[in-house]
Amino acid sequence: MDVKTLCLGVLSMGDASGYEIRKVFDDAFSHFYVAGYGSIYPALAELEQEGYATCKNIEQEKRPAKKVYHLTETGMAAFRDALVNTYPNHKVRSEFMVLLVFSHLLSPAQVLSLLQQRLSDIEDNLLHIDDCLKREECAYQEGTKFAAGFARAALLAGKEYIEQNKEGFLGALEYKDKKS
Amino acid sequence: MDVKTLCLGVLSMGDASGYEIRKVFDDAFSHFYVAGYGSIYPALAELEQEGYATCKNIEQEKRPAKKVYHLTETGMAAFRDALVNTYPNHKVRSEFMVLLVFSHLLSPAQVLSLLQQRLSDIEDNLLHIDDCLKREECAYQEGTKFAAGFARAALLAGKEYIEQNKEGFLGALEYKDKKS
DNA sequence: ATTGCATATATCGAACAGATATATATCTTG
DNA sequence: CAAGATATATATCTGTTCGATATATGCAAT
Repeated sequence: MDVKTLCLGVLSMGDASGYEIRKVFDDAFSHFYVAGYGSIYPALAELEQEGYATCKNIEQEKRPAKKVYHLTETGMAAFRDALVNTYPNHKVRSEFMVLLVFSHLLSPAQVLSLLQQRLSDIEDNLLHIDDCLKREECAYQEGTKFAAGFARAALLAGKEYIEQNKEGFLGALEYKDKKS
Repeated sequence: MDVKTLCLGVLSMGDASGYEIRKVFDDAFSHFYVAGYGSIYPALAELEQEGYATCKNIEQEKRPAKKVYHLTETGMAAFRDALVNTYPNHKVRSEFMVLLVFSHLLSPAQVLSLLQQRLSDIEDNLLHIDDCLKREECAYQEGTKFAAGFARAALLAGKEYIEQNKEGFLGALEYKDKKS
């Protein structure tokens, strides 16, 4: 699924500017999708050209002017269509796991700090998900709640796995170190 | 971490051709990194140019000739250096979760098949991890075992979450459907 | 005062994913 | 046994996208 389609999705939740769409990706969508300005602004321009969205220039006092985009009916139809034809991939890209696989090339102290860093990042992610769920607009969306619960479950399991296996792992690494 | 660095990592486990490196990404690394030929072949050419790897043309009977790459000492040093300076990111890119968030735009039957598809994909991933661990070359690598366990834990938690909350989720969706 | 953060749009370059091209050999299945 | 699928092997091309950067203003904090 490309950024263009995802922008249609965000616009289906209400009119928004590029900056506001970016905030959604950075906030509510941050656990399962990344998109920066470099993808969003060109995507919006294309959506307007193709008639999937209309654009209104809104002047503001004491702030830069906004370009607020609004989803058209054909845009909504295109989004529904894209949803039905999207395979539900779920991919992980993890430098954390790469570092684990090559942990025999690191010092025990470096491996320890790697695990602690991951634990603290997981903690941040969990807090962030809870924050999102507290906002009223999420609480009524069954799909968002289910997705958040799914993400939460995976994060918690990872946290518990690290906590329960940390000592054993570090011990095994040091033992192999001494042997060589 | 870019594909070039990851290729150094694969070569640190033994000499290999581009095709063989691709197999490692597709197999043992598939749970946390994606790389295709379009990234690997150019990366290897650059590594050779920079003196991080040497290349030997190996003719084979009844098979196409191979270009087997071998890590140099400077290449190994560069890889160790890259490991130490890599932040342990762990990112998810999930069309599955996007579809969940917009599940109010799908029919209950489509949502059900979405969940079943994810469950069956998780099952495949779990079997694949177990397969990798059975191979002897993995069994002695503490880091690989730990990473596999970590991935396993997250997958299992996702599976259990879906199984335990599927009915409630589908029920809530249908209830909202009737109301509107 | 000045540093940093939030609002807002926009673009550039390097990297990358996925598909495609090409050629041969082996394995599978009706 | 022939057809088709799968495995070995290298290579390139295109569209997409990530991350950084540029530009401009207002506001809060130090």
